[in-house]
Amino acid sequence: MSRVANGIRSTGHPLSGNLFTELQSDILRGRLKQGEKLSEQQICDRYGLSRTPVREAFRQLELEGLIETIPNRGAYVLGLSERDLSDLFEMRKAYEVLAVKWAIERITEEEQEKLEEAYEFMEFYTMKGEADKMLNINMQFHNLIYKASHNRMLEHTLSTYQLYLKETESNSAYLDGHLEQVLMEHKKIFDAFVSKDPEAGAVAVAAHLDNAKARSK
Amino acid sequence: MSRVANGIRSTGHPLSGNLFTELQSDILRGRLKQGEKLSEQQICDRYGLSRTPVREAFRQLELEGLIETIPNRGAYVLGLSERDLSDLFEMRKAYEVLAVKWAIERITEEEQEKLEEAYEFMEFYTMKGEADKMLNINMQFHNLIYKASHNRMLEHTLSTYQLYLKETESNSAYLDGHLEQVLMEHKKIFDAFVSKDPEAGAVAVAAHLDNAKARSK
DNA sequence: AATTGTATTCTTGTATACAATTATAGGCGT
DNA sequence: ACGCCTATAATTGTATACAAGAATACAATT
Repeated sequence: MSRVANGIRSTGHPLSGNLFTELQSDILRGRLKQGEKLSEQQICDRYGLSRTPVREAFRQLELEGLIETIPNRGAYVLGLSERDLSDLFEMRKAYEVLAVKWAIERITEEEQEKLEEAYEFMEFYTMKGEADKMLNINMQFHNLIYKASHNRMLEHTLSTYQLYLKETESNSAYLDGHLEQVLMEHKKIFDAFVSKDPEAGAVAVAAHLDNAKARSK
Repeated sequence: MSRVANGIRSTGHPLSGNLFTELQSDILRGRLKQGEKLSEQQICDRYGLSRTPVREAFRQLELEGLIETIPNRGAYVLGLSERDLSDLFEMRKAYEVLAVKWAIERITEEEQEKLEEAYEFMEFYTMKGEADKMLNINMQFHNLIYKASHNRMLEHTLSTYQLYLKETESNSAYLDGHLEQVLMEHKKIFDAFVSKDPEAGAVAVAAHLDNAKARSK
């Protein structure tokens, strides 16, 4: 089955299944600006597709709140303001707390093994001081928790938020010089999985995200 | 502008803009069952539409997590389990708390007037003992808070959750005999708007939703 | 000069046609 | 009878064609 994380389908045409993702990224990165009109034909020409897949992508972007479509008039980019992003961080925190609680209650053995493996990679990269690899494994660690929560909507929403924050933030090296600190925060989270203590996990995740926000400033 | 609450567009054809809503409702109400295959042609025949609008609706349902589509194979109903709904309630609570906090900080005068008006209707219907009208105004009251949070995504998500829980729950008369209690809970929420105390609002909303969950059992 | 009415053009909404992939059924051999 | 292969049918993915509504330009009138 060729299904990828975010429910993105990869089909024959090189861009068809990814058009939604492509436009999403363009909006989040600011390549498409607030208020800009998105003509279907224009997108067709740019990506070499017909209107059918373009319209499907538009409907999805509309549902995600990234564009607004007015009947018989067209689609307009909405984008995210600074406050939207700040809000998104809080929304993410609220859901991460739920996710870790449920994950600790519901995680399977295989999933916990993968989480342990991810944590061990974090230890390794911290030792080696590789901040960029740390960023990647950090994302994986959190995604494993989302999956272990065994709630499709929560998993999907948190993955989307992660993408939004990743695409917009300039967190290229925001954890340089904080690697040990970050590792310690994840250790507390992982420990909560070992001791099967949802409340401890919730506290650890909330603290981790608060610190992450402070670091990104 | 003919745009409705949930971003639903109403166009020429009687069902086109509502097909997504229609299928959403069918899945939530259990008319379309878990695992059932959704053939595009079958939906076209049933609703008298061509495949283009049907596919657009499918893409949206997929994004909402109500169906799963496998490339070149088709769409399958996912539906919501008992645990999913219980989880949804918790997710809603987490977001309602954020919404009320932000709403208290950001509400405009006009919005607060509308909220007050809604609350006064609640007092009126409580006095008259009209439980069904109370259910409606209750929804409106919460929707006004969502809107006053001035965060599109939060507003949209909470509206969707409200729909999900409303469509699935059999809360026809779950607040019969609890009208005074429900009114009191909303008074505490509204008071927090008057005194502009976000934390008090958060506490009041959390308590209200916990009680609502207890009542629905 | 400003405004209103109209015709034209452009864009979206929907339907249909074609291509590609997958499922199915029947025949063949073992 | 069972499994495998091939041919056919069915379904999805994409492109194009047609219909309906909105925006624009322009002329006529005040």
